[in-house]
Amino acid sequence: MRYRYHIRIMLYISVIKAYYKDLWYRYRNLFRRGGRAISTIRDVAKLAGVSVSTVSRYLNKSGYVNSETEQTIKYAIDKLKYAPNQVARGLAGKKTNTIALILPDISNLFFSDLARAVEDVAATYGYTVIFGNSDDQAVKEKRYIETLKQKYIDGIIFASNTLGHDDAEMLTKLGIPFVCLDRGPSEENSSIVRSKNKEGAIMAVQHLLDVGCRKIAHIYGPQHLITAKERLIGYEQSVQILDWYSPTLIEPGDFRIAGGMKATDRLLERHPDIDGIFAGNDLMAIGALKALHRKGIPVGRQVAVCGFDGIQTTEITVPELTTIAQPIYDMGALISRLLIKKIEGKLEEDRLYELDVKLIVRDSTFRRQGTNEQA
Amino acid sequence: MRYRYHIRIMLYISVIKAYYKDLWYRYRNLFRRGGRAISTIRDVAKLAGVSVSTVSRYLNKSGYVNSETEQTIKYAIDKLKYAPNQVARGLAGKKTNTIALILPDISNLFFSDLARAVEDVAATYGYTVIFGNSDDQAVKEKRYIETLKQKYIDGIIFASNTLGHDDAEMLTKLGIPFVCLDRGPSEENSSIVRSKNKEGAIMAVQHLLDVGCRKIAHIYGPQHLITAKERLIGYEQSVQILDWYSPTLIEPGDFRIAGGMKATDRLLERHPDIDGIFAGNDLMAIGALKALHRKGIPVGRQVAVCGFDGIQTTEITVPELTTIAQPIYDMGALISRLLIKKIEGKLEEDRLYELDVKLIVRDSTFRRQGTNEQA
DNA sequence: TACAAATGCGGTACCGTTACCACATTAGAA
DNA sequence: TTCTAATGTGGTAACGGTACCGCATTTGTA
Repeated sequence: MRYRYHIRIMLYISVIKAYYKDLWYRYRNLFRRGGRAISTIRDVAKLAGVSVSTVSRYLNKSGYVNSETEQTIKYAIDKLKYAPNQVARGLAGKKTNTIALILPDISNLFFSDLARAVEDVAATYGYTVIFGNSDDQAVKEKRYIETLKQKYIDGIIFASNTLGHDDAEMLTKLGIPFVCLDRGPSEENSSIVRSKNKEGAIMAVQHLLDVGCRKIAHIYGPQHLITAKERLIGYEQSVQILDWYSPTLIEPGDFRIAGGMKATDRLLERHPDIDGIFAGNDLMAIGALKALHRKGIPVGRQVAVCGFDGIQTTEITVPELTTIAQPIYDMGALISRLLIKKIEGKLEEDRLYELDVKLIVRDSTFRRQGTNEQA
Repeated sequence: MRYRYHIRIMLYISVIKAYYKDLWYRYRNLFRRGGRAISTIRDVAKLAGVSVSTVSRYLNKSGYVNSETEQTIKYAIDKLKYAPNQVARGLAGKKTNTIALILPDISNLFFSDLARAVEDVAATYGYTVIFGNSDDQAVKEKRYIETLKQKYIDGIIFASNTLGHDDAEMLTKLGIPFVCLDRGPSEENSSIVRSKNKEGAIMAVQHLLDVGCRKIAHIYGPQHLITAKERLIGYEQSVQILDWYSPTLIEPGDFRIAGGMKATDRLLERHPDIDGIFAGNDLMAIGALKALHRKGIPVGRQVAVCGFDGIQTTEITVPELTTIAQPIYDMGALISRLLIKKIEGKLEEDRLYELDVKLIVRDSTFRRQGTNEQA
């Protein structure tokens, strides 16, 4: 029979293969990266005189490793300056120790503060952070999700408000954990972190009333953002029982400085006698400050202005801006901690976290019988 | 001979293996991710009736593929919604389409603007961006480099100033491309992007002179930052030939608001008659504005203030801040483009890029015979 | 007509890990 | 003493691609 010959060849080949493989592993480092060796788990195993399995078990603390063997391996790792390749780990275990942060725009003060917190926490847990600017466009967000999926990202933080139901469903199906800031596509399968926007708005109005305001206007943000909506609701609830209230005291803005300025101009036209402005966020409040300043209206003295968010910039305006401060850093820290817990399966249940806001009184609301000391 | 039996068994085993392997590939998707299939290149190959090699060649446009086969593959990819796994690609090809951005602090206005530009460009070229905050600490930076190495990052942008010679050398040896903002560890193996700091400083002083200042102080930043150093040099060169010049007009700051305030206080103590302040960056200039404001000194009118950087915040101070604007976005865009070119081997040579700065005149320097129109 | 080059495609080792299984040894319990 | 369980270790398929090599055709050229 012919196959006997064939089979003999097969045997030879396999022997040769094994030999050649060994030889290759022995000398490969000489030919790589310009002679500079990057050691692998095999190198460690070889040096320590054990198998790769044992080294792997040692590295991951999975399974039994004798304490002497452990020492030998430790020595070998030291000697070779070995560090496990994360890409290979990712491929083998579908875990990359990387999380993504999708936000509208990193150059926005609020989100850069947030990003800082997220990265800080992630780094302490051994995760790296990828970020992406969505510009609040669903398409861009989708694109990021697509890319991230292909990269075996461990989880995603959405600080963007465009996450759709379908995307959320897909992520859940794929088993990619995600958490949301402010708003989630559903109360299921995603923890949400936000601050008490309505309560904050009520606090703001109350404060303005306390410092003696008797006609308080509100500039609200884009209503597709839940934060803007809730702040508006808080304002309405607080003022609609008061006798001076009129719906014309409400004016839309775009959450940016320019929008705040324009809105203020329009408000002053309609109601030259307003003595308080509660802006939906700090940037619009800054816009209000600018608009008032241009008109020569003394802020604080004649018209009090209160913002919302507590971004750093509120400290550098003249006068300094009173604001309802969200615990931005804490929110970022909390949300990333939640995500990591979820990734590691330590999160019992997804839920909504509402963080307290804090009134920070500054000069922009120093007025008559103020709660403040002096300018 | 016994081996004949042995060999026969081997053959059986290999046949069984092959069969089982095939079976496994055929039905694996049923058991994965809750029944939801993630398709691989093998699935595509199977559906298209070709080998994985062919699909791979098609995907990477490497090697020959018949146009009919191409259509079949395209159809299969569509049908299966196949997208190549980047992690596997990374492992096989040591290319991950990911770049890292190491900066001192993302919540710093300058760097968040920069990050935005970097991410924009990276995204258009198909790269994702990882970021890390070094807080200007060499240890942290080292830690990031270590992590990134293990993740097969394609290249690194250092906007941090702590990159050491040894790190640079290591990166070069490892073949990891990197580029630097402002300062590189050497003129070799790294392109550097910065703006014309000295020229900008000279422009600032000239402008202050133009608006009638006769005693201009300078608040400089940390001298380990080359930008701060160059601006100081520019200032000194411009003023040392003038009769009113004295070294006591120079005061250190820390590139932050608080430092600018303190420096201004000290300067005014020593020289109550200064009528111009050139701050080493915008944040310190804002500090100066605040300090002057607290003392009741009218900015612009009595003392003109000029900053450096051109961060967005300069538009919201009162008065708005005159500044030497760096093209922050352009710098970020350029540096990431350079890095990507370098990664793709399209960069002919590493060199230093010095970008032009621009004087932006605003109210903080509107003074006597100003070059400006009106307030 | 013959031979080289271009085209098209498949097989499979390899990237650097992990996870599972098999096996050997030792310790503890019945 | 015997059997089970705990401990310790190695072999190797798989993760999902890429790249090299080799083999067949087809095409072009002398």
